[in-house]
Amino acid sequence: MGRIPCCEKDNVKRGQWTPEEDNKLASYIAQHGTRNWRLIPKNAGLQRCGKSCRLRWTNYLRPDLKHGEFSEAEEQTIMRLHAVLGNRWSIIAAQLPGRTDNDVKNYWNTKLKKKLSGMGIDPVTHKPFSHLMAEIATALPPPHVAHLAEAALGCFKDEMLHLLTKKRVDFQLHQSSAPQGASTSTSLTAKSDEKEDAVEKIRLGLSRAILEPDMLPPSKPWEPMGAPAMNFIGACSGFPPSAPEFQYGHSGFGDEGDGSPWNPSMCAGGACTAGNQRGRLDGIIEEENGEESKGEKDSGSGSSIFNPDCVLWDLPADDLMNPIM
DNA sequence: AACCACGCCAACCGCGTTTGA
DNA sequence: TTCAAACGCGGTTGGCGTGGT
Repeated sequence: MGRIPCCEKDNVKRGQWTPEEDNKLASYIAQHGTRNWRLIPKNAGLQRCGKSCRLRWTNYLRPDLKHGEFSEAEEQTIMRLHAVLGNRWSIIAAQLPGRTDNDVKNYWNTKLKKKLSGMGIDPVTHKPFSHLMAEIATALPPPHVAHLAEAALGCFKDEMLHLLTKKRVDFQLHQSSAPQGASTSTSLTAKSDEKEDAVEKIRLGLSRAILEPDMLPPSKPWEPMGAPAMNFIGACSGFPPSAPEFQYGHSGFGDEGDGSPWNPSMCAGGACTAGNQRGRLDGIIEEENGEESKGEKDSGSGSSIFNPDCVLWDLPADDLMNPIM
């Protein structure tokens, strides 16, 4: 049984809303509320689908919406909640007054995902790429492990090359005190060398992660609490930080410590007790943590891997964390 | 000046869930 | 209890603006 459309598609206007339409919708809702979205366009004199009206109202016209840039605190909140909740945008948005799920989703997809990738962190699991590879490696039988580095390179190569070489090399070359009149071909050669170098570093790092699984730390290195752990690829001295107040987005992340109310301890380990989290959040986080404790399923748990002394793929974390967007 | 590539974001689409007759 | 209608959510798309060549 097919689902019937929510409205007559032939008779409805689509695409961008005009200010006149916005006015009609807003004034109608101000008078009558949002009881029945199917009737609203008819009664308001709009040739729009009720669903389209609802979206326009909830994502744009609602008077309590914020329309400006996301603040540092909001950004931190999104990243930390995403580490716990995944793509549950409506729940994440509910913790950010004035932001819609669409706002949060767009912000995540266009900004935050890239930031994390640029730091060598998988935006899905919130783990370092290198650690993910090592986890996979330890789970595979030896004959398959041998090919993992190549496969991983295939997966991550494009993005990592983009992040590690193109933008950064461009930046560095512009910043460098290259002698006046350095030829374009010199620049290109430098770029090419850097790229090859980065590929080789990634290759080495992954190979080591695979060949030396015993270097894996006994506990999750990204958890704020726990024994100091060596990064299995490179030195990670002084990690994790002794104090739990570190921020998700370290200094290289573009923040200077904004005093976000969210504290990693809220979602570290099995206890996520954020007192200021509202609505469905508490239950959901408990649910997530329960699943994690049962099946060792990773739910992010704070993603506290941002130590400038950490080295991913033999690249200093400082490099990875430099703003590149 | 023209073209192209890319990023951003508003809007759409389809599916799962909830509601109410 | 069942089922159609409405609602809500997350993924995807398309258009616009901007910067680079």
